[in-house]
Amino acid sequence: MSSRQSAERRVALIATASGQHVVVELGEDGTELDRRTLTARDLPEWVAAQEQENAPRWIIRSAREQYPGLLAAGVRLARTHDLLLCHAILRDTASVARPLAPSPAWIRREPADEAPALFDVVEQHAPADPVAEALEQYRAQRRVIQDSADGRLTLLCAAESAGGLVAEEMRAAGLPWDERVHDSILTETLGTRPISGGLPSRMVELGDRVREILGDPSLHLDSQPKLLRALHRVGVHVESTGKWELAEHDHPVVEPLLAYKKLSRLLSANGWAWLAEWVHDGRFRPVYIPGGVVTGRWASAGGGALQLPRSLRPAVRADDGWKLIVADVAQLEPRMLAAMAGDRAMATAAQGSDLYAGVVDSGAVATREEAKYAVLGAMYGATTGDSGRLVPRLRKVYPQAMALVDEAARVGEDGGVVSTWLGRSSPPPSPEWARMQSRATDADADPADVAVARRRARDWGRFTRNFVVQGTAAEWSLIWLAEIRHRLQGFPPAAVPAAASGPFRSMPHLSFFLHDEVILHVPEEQAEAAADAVREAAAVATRRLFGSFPIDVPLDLRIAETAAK
DNA sequence: CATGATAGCGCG
DNA sequence: AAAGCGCGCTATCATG
Repeated sequence: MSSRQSAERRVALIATASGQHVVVELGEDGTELDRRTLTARDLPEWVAAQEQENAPRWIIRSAREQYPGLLAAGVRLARTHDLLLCHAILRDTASVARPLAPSPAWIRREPADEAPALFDVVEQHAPADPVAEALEQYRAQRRVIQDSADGRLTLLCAAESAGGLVAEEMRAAGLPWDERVHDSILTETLGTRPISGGLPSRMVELGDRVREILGDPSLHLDSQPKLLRALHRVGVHVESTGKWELAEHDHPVVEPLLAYKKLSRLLSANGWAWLAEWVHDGRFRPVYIPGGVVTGRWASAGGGALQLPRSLRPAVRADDGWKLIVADVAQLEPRMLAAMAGDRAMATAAQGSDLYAGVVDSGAVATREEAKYAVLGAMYGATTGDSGRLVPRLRKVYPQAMALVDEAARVGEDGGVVSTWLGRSSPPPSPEWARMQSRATDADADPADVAVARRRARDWGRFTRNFVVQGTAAEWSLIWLAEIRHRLQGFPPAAVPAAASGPFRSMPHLSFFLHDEVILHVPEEQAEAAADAVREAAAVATRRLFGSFPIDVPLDLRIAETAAK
């Protein structure tokens, strides 16, 4: 995993104070070599010139705050060290003896609602000397990174910082979205759009049918308590109105009610109101929040970017003269587990595009469905049901992989901290959790309290069990993204009709990211080359994490007009 | 009228 | 076919 540490790259810090930008050039050892002050107007041009000349690694407070302005001015950064993102990693990491001292000034403000203004000064925290404070924080982070002898934190911080850049670039570029296709999907599914207020026609019909069967013409179907009572009145004795429980009942109301709920969900989550609010100039522009999930996965804010229903994917459509490259990894997490554990038997099962088929071939289980439930159960900590029943069979065939997740669960149950492959660590359990556990060990503890404490301990163990796998998968994806971006930056501008909008009107670019899937928007003539870049990037991500360990991470990749399967 | 908790469902 | 991980968002409803 160590391999590529870039040779003798310059490092320069950009700090912002009262509308002015101070750029400090640093030596290899972090000492100051040079300093200059630039106005907001001059900064982009100067930065662009530096990128041309020697492309330093820019130390910035945060891509989220500083990059949109540069992008708007047409300037891209090749490499950064993002102090806010790395602070979160280095503060919590258990992979060095002395992690970074936490500092309130370097904790990202969570609410993502307001887009950062162009070169806005962060008012919330106004240090006396922002330059000195940033330098001090950078040096502190550097010391922690260097304490990790094997280079894992170096790689993680570089990848996380690159993710910060990708997130802003994807927001600026947007996901190409065909409003007419979206509208026609809505009309076909929901029925004709209401002229003013009210529900679309199919929902009205379904709602009327449900109310008729339930014998209550004025029933408000969106009220869970009222719907529950109405169901009970006609003999459907469910405890909830969830679709799984409803589906178990054989009653004429079930079919139209489930259909109504499905449509209702589409209308409220991604209906015409969503379209009007979130899609402009043919682009959907969500806010991505790198590292927004404890495991290192990205979160998003606004528009529900990570929950776009599959039914709307046909609306994701390349501009004229452009193509989409849609690529994802099948079963990324169990592949990561096999490699982390060095489990050769599981790696053998992971050869090729279907890991579950490989598990069946190993003889552990009989069918692909069983393999799927067993593997998911192993990573999530299932103990009951069909999934829980199958897990012990995996323990026989893949003892190393299972030992890794079982140990992560044990550590969590004991209140300990676990880490991903590159050293992102799980949060410690809450003080309440710890108090509950210690009370449960008292000699005169109430048996009921002991039982609750045991359950909470197992809950936390399932979290830490999954943390190591989900978090390492997030690291693979982050390196994949960074490597894709790196390769695309080397592409020449293409002679195509300019893309409809965004700062990358003649350049192939990343357009969407969802845990283990990417969508690129690329000039048609560059589609094959960009697809190769995506494949190479995946191979590099695997090698950088696991060296020569033989683990397949195959991509399902296609070049297409739309993102629909 | 605003805020917070809960149910439910979409995604991986 | 199942119920075990991580999220964001909407609507409803109780509470301040």
